Amino acid sequence: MSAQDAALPTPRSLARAETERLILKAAEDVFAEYGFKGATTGKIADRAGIPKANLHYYFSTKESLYRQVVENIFQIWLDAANTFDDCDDPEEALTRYISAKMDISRQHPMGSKVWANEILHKAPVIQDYLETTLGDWTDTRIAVIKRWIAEGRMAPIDPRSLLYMIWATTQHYADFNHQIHTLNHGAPLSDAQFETAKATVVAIILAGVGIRPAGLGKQKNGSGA
Amino acid sequence: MSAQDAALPTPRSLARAETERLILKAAEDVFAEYGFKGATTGKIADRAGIPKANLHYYFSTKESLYRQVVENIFQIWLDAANTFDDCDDPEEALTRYISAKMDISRQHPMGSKVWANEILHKAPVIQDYLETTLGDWTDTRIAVIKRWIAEGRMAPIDPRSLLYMIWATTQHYADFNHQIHTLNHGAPLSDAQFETAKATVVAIILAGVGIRPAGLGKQKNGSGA
DNA sequence: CGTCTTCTTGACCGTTTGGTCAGGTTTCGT
DNA sequence: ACGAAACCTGACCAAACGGTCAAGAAGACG
Repeated sequence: MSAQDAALPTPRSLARAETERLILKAAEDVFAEYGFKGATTGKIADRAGIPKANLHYYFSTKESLYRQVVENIFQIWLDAANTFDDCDDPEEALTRYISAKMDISRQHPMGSKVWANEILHKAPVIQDYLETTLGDWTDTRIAVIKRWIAEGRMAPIDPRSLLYMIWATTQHYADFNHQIHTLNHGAPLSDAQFETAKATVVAIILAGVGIRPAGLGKQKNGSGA
Repeated sequence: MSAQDAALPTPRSLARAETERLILKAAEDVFAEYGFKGATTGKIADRAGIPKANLHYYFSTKESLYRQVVENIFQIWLDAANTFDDCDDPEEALTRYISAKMDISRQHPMGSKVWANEILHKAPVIQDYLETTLGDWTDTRIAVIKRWIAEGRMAPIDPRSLLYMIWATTQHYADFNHQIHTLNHGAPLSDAQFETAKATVVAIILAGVGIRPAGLGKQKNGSGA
């Protein structure tokens, strides 16, 4: 029970980390659903199952809690961004990157919504990330795409517009999932429907930039459900 | 009920219409920037240049004002949607539709942001529009695309995923324009840059669904950035 | 000019919200 | 066991908000 505790976190700090994780999860959900202003510390505390005053013991202000949530999302996004660099083949790099971003939209829709909200409202909290980290990442990836084009491995499209298209499409499945659910007769996309969407996005992009011929993907064609 | 009474607006009713238009424009901007909760009737009144109490004389509640703004946007969106049906050639129909939606994003970014905010927060105000008008429009357009595919005029991609891709990409230029500006070194896209983006989106989509060969569009020739 | 309607506005009110605080309870090293 | 430190919480507060109201100002009409 206590043999290996010596070098490990104490039960106290473990409990603290667990409570913080609980609050952050609740905060992510509430901020995503109501926006920064619409979210109240009371609602977040309720969803976390603790009194409001206790929430303020762990996060002194609503804004610091929000910042923490946004930074977590950005980290997840950055991890996925690295899948772009895992290989130098445009077909595999784009396929992996699109797939990774689609998976994030499926598994972290709330985080994506918080991010969208932040940008929509002129990024009052994470403007510096946009200018530094995101700007640098974009510039280097554009250089890679330009090289692929120069090497004749892709059609000569505008790289920046391509990146925006990938971001927009993949995040759409998180940010607008309420609209997608509604148009799907009120039900969330099934796994099969989502895989169809993912394959279609990959197929259109790859064919669109001349890497693969059009319409040859794994077209099962069935919308299922 | 003499018909001429309604056809001849008095100076009084003209002034009224003008004031309402002023308030609606201010409301669109403020709702777009701060969201429904973040927007305050005081801010809207300030931007319209009138006292808050006067705003409430024209729009009794914040919610009725918001509803009016959202319905105006939806109407603009519907008008553009009809460009899809102007002809039966997939190349021209898709080109026109994408161009129309891109132009809306450029000319009505605030309206698009209000719409995005509404969907993001589960469409508390316009859920019925989603289920009826938008649902019907989507279904009929999917049928058209399926016919084009059956006739061999398009690659067999999933039509719904294609529509979502078009919506996502075109609206991205409005909803995320702050991010786009930031990545453009703080400046809005120039007309030339925007035309490049529009042409790239059209080229990738058309090549992606097998209508045009990849990379043959008007990329980077006439309109240098 | 008189009166009726429409419009304008500063002052005000009840409610909600982010955040505080004092006092209590649990945990932990010694 | 015991005191200190960490944790928990009901009650509270000042600020901000949506909306109201009464008292007027400005046209419209005869």
